[in-house]
Amino acid sequence: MDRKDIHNSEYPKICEACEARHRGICGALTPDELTKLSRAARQHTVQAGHELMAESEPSGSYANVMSGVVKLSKMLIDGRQQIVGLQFAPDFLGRPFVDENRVSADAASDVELCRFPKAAIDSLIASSADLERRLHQQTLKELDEARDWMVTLGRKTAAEKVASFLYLIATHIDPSIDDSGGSAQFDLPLTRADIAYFLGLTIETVSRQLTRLRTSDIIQITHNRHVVIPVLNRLRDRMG
Amino acid sequence: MDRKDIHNSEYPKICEACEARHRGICGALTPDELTKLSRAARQHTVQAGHELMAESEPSGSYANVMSGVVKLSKMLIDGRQQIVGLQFAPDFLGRPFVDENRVSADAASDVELCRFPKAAIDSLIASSADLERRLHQQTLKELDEARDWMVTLGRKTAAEKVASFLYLIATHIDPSIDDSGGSAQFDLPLTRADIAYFLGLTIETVSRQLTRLRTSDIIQITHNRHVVIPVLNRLRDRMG
DNA sequence: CGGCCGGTTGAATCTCTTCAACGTCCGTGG
DNA sequence: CCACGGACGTTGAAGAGATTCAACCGGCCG
Repeated sequence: MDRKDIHNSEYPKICEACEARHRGICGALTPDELTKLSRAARQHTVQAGHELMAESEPSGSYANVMSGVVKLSKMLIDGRQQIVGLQFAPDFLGRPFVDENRVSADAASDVELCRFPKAAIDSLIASSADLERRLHQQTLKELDEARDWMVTLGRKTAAEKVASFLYLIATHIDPSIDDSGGSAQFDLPLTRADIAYFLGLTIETVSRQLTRLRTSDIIQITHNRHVVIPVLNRLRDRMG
Repeated sequence: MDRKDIHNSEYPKICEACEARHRGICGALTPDELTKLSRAARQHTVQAGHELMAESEPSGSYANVMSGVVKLSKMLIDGRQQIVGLQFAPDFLGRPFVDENRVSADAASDVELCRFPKAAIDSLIASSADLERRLHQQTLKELDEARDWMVTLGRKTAAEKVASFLYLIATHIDPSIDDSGGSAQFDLPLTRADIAYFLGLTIETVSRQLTRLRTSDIIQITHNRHVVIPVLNRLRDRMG
């Protein structure tokens, strides 16, 4: 159990500043394992709007999200679309055990990834119970988030949905959030269309509800994307 | 890896007929482990409508669902309710790693459970990678189901939601389903109110949509609960 | 400059909800 | 035995909330 992780120098250089080494799955690895994995890893950037993985298609790699926001979505045959999850750093991207993805993954904003060959992770999973544990816990977290969102989708009004969305983004993006209320500000990583896909609404309804929140002085919006929430608790009151 | 599972006699008697030994989590255990666990296990029945575990409360036990249907639900502070999952035999019930439940669990129909003390499972998880793997996979399955349902909640019409619900129940309950279309019949394990909570609709809308499916000869309903679906593919066509 | 993309706003429409009445089944108690 | 009440379900009419369709605005890129 002694991982000798006192000396930073034992970690590969590219991992040193990486959040995934602390809160992400790489935290489950020994310096040795991490070193081996880092040799197979490749960091790169994907521009907003580009696809990372396609629904119902095998994917040859996993990845850690290092920065930016990834949207996971599903489509009905007639094209209706629903975003079923958002991933932020240092979330793990990809589906262990099966070849086929059940969702498609797209870069909502510009996204930095650290990609691994599927085989590298799969063999690590087989040998490291810690890693499997970490992945299991991320899956449980995603399940919790999915179920929370089901309540939003099934039971909340459009106004409550938009407020819930802004709160979700604020708590995941704004580094200065301390949970005790206060204020927040950030750039929306999603277009109005993406927000609508996430909330099960239309673009127009999202736009109208944002306008309502703005004219009620709950939020300020500049340049279409930059949002200021002076009093988070006033937003929470509108979340249902 | 040799689990010596050729001779049935090596398994505890109460486990012999249990589905969880094959498709459920107990399939990950050696006969020895299973024997120890079975000593701590207690089978019992919970009547429809009774609560199994409360939201936001610690639960001292886990359980396998042996028969019947369990509904997992969440509530908003003002009482609005959403069912976020249904569990059938031989699903595992309970949340590893944390004390607090994130959902409440209620018996939708009469439910037979096989309960285990939390500590018994937790220590098995620590020592058996197979068990953790099995739990991880059940979690992944639940995540897939949750995301599928998010599409239904966010994007489908009331008519499509009800059709999707009937199809879900048919494929999970009717033992004669062979996936290749054909027909199905079963007793609905949920009341109209439960169906509404599951679909993000009102009771009245559910009732009206069931009537529409009935008058369109897609389904037959007798005694309010017994459903016959002569041609499953005709139902699928209405699922969106 | 022109056209496109992302976003906002308005008016008409439609779907689902709300409120209310009614029907059936079933267990209980007079 | 039958009357009563409650749980569950259906149906109708009116209303609210979200969608649809359309026009318009500003910024950006070729």
